[in-house]
Amino acid sequence: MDHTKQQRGEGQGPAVPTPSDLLTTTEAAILGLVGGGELSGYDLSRSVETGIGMFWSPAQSGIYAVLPRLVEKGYATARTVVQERRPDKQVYRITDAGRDALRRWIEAGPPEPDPAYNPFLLRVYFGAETSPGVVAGHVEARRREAEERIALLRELKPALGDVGTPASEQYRGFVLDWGLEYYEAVVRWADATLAGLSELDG
Amino acid sequence: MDHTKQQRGEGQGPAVPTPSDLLTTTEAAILGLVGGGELSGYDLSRSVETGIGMFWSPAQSGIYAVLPRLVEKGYATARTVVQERRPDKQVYRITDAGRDALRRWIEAGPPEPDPAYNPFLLRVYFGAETSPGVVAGHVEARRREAEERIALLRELKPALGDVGTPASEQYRGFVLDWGLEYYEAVVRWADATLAGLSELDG
DNA sequence: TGAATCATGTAAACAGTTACATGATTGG
DNA sequence: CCAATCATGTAACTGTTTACATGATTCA
Repeated sequence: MDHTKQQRGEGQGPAVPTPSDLLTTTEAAILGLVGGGELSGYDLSRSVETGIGMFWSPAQSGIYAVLPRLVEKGYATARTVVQERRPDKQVYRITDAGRDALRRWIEAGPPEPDPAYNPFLLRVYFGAETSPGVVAGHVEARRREAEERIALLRELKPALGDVGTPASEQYRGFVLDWGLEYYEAVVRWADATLAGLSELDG
Repeated sequence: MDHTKQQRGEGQGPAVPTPSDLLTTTEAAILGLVGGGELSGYDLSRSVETGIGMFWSPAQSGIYAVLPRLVEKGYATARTVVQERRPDKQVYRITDAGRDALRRWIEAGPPEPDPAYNPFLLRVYFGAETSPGVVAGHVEARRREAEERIALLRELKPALGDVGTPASEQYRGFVLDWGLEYYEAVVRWADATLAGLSELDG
């Protein structure tokens, strides 16, 4: 198959030869968010949590490392906002060159399939090394998690995708729909797998 | 979700604090494969391609780096096999301590949700920066890929999961079923998204 | 002849992570 | 009083990747 690597919590990430002038995934994510309006590093770490966090969540320190790099490359500009009751902050705005770079990154497309980095599945794959109950525990946890996500996504959905909404909202709707499709698949699979595991157990 | 990295041009992977005595994902993957019988580094890189490659595929150099480390930790033993028509090779066998470490890794479970590292979705999310046609192209590529995977998985399926097969085969069946569920979800989502995109286009 | 397979490894780079540091202000 | 929020950044590390090197043998 193919892949790529990455991970989280477990995973690690691959080192891929970024075509040099192409953005890093983190750079693209941040640039994309900054493209929606002036944001500070702090704002960004919060949007990540509540927005694209589902499929990309750079570390806070990573965000602060990337921002000056974007300025240096001419993809964003920084402006200091003086505050009285809060620490001063830098807010960033995307430039035309930045928008261009972002567009190029989007168009470059995923070279290959799916990263599919998935330590969880690896654990299931080698499940015979432990007891069915242990694997069932993991699967149940996954199922619970999926249900939570589904509930969350259903809450977010009405806010998006209505007719007449801006295109950017439509795209967010597509991603949200993917989340629903994905987590519903998780639930179905978990149920079937739990049934299979209980047979192994008895 | 979560993520991981790779690319090929794109993903990268995270760096997670391995609880020190716990195995790395790559170590676990290799140890698990070696647990199925004596294997050389070369054998491993081939099993990765055809087996667990769907959700974990270490680089060849990574495999050769990990193997001596496993021996050093006492999780595997190495034996030189002298060959006439082929270069001599080292074959590795899992030890009891290795089996133990593998079991602990499996039981430790995924600390957090899903890696969900997914640059592809990030591209869709920021799709408004380019034209609907470009995004549609990416989605179509994803759909095609999913169809190919489904065909492949359906071919592999009959070989596994029959009644009376060893437990390890059952677990492989669970993983295979996940693949089917997942790629079928991709196809459904792609169809819906392509429909949505064509509306944006017109 | 030359490409593919078998077989192993080194070196350098990379994207991203954790842990830590600092400090004012708000709210319970 | 103390925890949480706002706000930014440095340092050290990690797991993994690409690129490269080497060489015999099989197969078209």
